[in-house]
Amino acid sequence: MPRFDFIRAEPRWQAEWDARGCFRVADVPTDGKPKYYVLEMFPYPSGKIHMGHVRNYTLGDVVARYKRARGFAVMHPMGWDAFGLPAENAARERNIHPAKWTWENIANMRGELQRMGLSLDWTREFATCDPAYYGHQQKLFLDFLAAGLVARRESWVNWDPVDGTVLANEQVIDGRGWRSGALVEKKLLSQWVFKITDYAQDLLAALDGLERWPERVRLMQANWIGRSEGARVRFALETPVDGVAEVEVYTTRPDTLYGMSFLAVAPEHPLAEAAGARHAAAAEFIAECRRMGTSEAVIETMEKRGFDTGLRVKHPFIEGATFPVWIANFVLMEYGTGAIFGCPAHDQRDLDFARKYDLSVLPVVLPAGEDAAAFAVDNKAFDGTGVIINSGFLDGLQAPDAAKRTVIAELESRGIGEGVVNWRLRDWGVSRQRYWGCPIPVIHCDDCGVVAVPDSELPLKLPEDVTFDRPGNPLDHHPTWKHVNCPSCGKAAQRETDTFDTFVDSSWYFARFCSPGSANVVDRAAVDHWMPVDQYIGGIEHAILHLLYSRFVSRAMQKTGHLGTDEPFAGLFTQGMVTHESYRVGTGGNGTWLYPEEIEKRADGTTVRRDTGEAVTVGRVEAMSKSKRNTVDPGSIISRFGADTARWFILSDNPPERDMEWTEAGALGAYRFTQRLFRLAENAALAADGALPETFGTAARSLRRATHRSIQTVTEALEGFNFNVAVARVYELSNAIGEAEKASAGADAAGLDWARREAVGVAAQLISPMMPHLAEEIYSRLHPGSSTIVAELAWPEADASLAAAELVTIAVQVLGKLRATVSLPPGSAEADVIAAAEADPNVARLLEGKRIVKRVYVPNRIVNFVIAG
RNA sequence: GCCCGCCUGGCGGAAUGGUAGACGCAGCGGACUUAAAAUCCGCAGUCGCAAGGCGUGCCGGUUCGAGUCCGGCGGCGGGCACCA
Repeated sequence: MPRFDFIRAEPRWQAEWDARGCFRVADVPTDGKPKYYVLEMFPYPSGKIHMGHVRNYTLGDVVARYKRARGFAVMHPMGWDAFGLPAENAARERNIHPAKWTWENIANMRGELQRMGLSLDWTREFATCDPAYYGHQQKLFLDFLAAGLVARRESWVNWDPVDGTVLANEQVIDGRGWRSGALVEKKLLSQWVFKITDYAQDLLAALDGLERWPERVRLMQANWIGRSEGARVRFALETPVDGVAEVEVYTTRPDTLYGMSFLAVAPEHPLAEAAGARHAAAAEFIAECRRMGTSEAVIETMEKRGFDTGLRVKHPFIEGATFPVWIANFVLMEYGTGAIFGCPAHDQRDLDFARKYDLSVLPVVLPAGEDAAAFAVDNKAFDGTGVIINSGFLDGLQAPDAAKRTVIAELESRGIGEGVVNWRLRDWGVSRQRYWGCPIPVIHCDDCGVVAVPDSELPLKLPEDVTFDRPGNPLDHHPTWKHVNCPSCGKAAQRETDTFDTFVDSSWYFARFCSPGSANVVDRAAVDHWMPVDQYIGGIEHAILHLLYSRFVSRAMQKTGHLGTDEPFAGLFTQGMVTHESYRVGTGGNGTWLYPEEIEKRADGTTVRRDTGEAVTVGRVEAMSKSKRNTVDPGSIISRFGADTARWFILSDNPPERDMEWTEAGALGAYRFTQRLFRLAENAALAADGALPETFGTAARSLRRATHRSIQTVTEALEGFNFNVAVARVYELSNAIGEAEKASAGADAAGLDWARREAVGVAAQLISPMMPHLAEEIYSRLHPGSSTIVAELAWPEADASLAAAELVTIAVQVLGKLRATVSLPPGSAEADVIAAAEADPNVARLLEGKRIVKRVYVPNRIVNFVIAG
């Protein structure tokens, strides 16, 4: 029996596509075709591709191949997000240079990706660690600097004094550095920031226009940007301290000012520091707060605590009333002004705080239906709408809106506050104290300050001769690299030794892909042609930072003349994770995780360790991870089953936006289908290749209907990103081909043969975005000697008249319950359908002696008799 | 704590407000085979001999008709920088 020999066929077709240049496009095409830019998030070259990559790049490849068949000039590039910490970790742990480690990984992963048969334009490939890329990034930064989009600012960071490095929140575990175990201290560092907050309003407003983005991603970004309307209010200190006479707070609820019971400042607030300087106890409390991690988990469980400074502030409206000033661990220095006023009755956190420290609680918003005299707040703050009470000139106003407007007007007229719009978004700090990143191209001169590295010296390359044998940044330790003369005055000066956050690298790579060989940052004609990306595909984990930074950088590039568009990604699709069962032997501390290939599933339903026969506990399905060893290596799957099988299974299992579970059985099932379809095609190819018959018999007509319907349904499914449904429709077509194979043709042999060849040819085209090698293999056998390949064919068109059903089944309901079905030609007259429905014995029985109140009729769908009596 | 998403057979899932469970996986029965694999045929939500009930997390509503729309509740998952 002939088999689909993927081992030979897949490389052969890959070579054929490559030889024909099927997937290459020009930087500035002149073919007049509409453009379509498909991009998947480029990979970090960790060493091997994983199933998440296979899923990501398969999804993108389906889109790219489908759009190409629909007549678009498709740009589908690939590159490497090649700077980052793992390379430095490898250098420290295994004494291998980050560049060598990275380039070797790239070579390996490129080979693995190429085995997948992706329709990529490899001539556009680049790696961000290549000076040919990052030199342009340096130029971009200098342009941003000149355009006022960059600032130098002090900000608090987690500092590991042993590793001499800044730590992310997730690298701080119980207040200690993850690697060194040293107690982390908060440190104020001077850093470069991109002024993303200048674009906060625009980044928020433009979300509405991103119609082909998932709603939840837009929502997450909107929440992240966090626009709020409130007021700044200045409270006079009863007694000025260190010359400071007032404290400014930001609040979204100025309408509840009369419900104030305290004022609280962040531990980093100047007033807190002043208190710390005065009282040892305050200093101790502040120090304690600084040791507190800022990660979510810590904050979740953190007790709300405070320290009473003994200072008091005057209420802005109530003559003679004063309130205590506390330092509180839940007030953030980065948000608003770093100080709040507490209104316990209408804010849960403030209420918890007030109850803990026995502070006053006065309700000032009365919920509808409550009595003002009796209303009290117990342990549940009321944050809904209502009417203002206990509030002087605000009494009787609707809260929050009307009261907010009135109180802001009053604050402004008294000159002690004003209405403001506040943002949650903070500027983007881009400085990193690392070696393996893009050097920030500035020089610090004692006389001239910050001086840009001259364009003529770009790219400013990383020195190669670095050592990782001591803590800190190797760039900083390098004996000569940082010592230069100031380009402006010529005196001895020092290079910046910080490198860029790798998010900078990935915030403009999509633009560079349009003209990867350009001597400029980008070729303006190329980006004008190709940008924006029409379909971007990647993981939901990048929903906020990467996508928001890219949106900002696109705007910055627009401002500096590099781009004509502000939004980089017109369409976004976020895929789910790839998961797998986990396997474990032993329990507790003695337990060991096993790789899937180390276990065996027995027919009796038990799972055992392959080599020892030990019982294995099958764990819950979770994201593939090295620590759980529940990983499946794409390379070995492709070797065993072929790329098409891997692609097909990953598409068939479930909707692409959901998490999918990789199972051996599923992969096997997909493999069997490749063989079944190949066999059906081979049999059809052997049938007589005659002229189009004049007439077709029943079986042939039925197959042609399935063929043309499947063109409609697969196309629809692909357009809607419902790839699992597209797969199901192909299964239906293959089942119909199987039926036709078994049908006794008799006099209709010629028609049936013709219909089978047609069906198989269509099937090859319909699977081609998903299983491109098998598609070519089938097509070439159907058309021996032809030089046409599927990758160059136009997408098939359905003949609607052939696709139409000869009979439709119409449901007959009585009082909304299904009681029968009737089959009639589509488009039958209402009277005929109702007559047929009433003639059904079961329906007739139910209608007998009853009065028909109403007949609901939906053409080709349903009849519903509503009866009474 | 806040925000978001999801919940349909043994499993993954399908279903413009119109026959719930397409298609696949796993399963069961059969054919072929010395045997196995592969392949092919058939069965299959659930209760019931059947007629007929009951079924899309739970409760209620709108509708001739609800998996789908609305209100409430529950569970699971994800995000987060306590956002005042």
